[in-house]
Amino acid sequence: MLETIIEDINLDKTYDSGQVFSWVPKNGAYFIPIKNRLYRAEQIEPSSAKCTLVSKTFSKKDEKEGLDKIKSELFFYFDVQKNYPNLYDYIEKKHPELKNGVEYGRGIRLLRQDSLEMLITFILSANNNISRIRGSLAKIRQNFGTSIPGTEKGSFYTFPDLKALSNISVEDFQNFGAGYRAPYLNETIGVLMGIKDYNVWDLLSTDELIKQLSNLKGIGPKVAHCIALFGYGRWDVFPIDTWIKKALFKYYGIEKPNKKVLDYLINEKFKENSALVQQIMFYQLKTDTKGE
DNA sequence: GTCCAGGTGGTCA
DNA sequence: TGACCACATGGA
Repeated sequence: MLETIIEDINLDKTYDSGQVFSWVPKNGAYFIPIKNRLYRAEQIEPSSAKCTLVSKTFSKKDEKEGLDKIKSELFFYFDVQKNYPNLYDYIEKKHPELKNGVEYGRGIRLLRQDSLEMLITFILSANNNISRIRGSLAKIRQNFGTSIPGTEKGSFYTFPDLKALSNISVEDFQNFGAGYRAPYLNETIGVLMGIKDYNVWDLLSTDELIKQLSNLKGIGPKVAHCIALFGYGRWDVFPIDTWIKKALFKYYGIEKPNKKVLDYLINEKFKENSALVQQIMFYQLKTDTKGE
């Protein structure tokens, strides 16, 4: 039995922040599948949450060591090593034009999720809506993942590994509601199967990683940056979507955020906090244009 | 019925 | 490069 506290987090805001589609809200808490384990997270204070392991643990013998390992996996997922309050403070001070965005954003952590799951997730996300993305991903788990040990049968599944994903046909993906992205997913998975060093992409520089990701079908610049961020923990990225495009114009007078501008934003303006600033900028525009 | 969804691929200049 | 348009679907 593992129970631990995650500080500086607002679960509702994190759930709604467009980075995670696997959490299942139930009875005022969230059920969170991470690899082959299931956790239950509940907000117990305005900025802290209690996380409990609900799936099967280990044999008693190595339970002590096992629990430490599980705990570190959980901390990794929630990115607890970073001091988010300090980061939000710093960004607010450095970029006062984003004050409202920072205010809203406090409590959101940028999760470190499985890279392959993020790759599939963000291909699906293009020009799509959240509820359908969630539905498609849930069906992928149910049909091609494995039941998480120690949970009620048929309730929670792992995200399939690459080999399992390679068994999903274009037609399957269509049945899961992937729409016109179905062939992209199928083709990309096939290509990944043939890339020998795919499992060490986390050793690549961010530029090189994004280049590799961009070669895959269904992955353009925005999606590549999202995968690099949420799947590989890179913060020297800046996903530019329709909202961020509007925000860049509104707050910085940038009309056409081409590659050159993107490099400037990451390397000179927002630097190592680019990813978090992007998230904040999204909320800045949302709160700013509310009711327009 | 119409419009939109935190874009991308294909085509053409 | 950059500008266009088509693209499956579920939900509002």
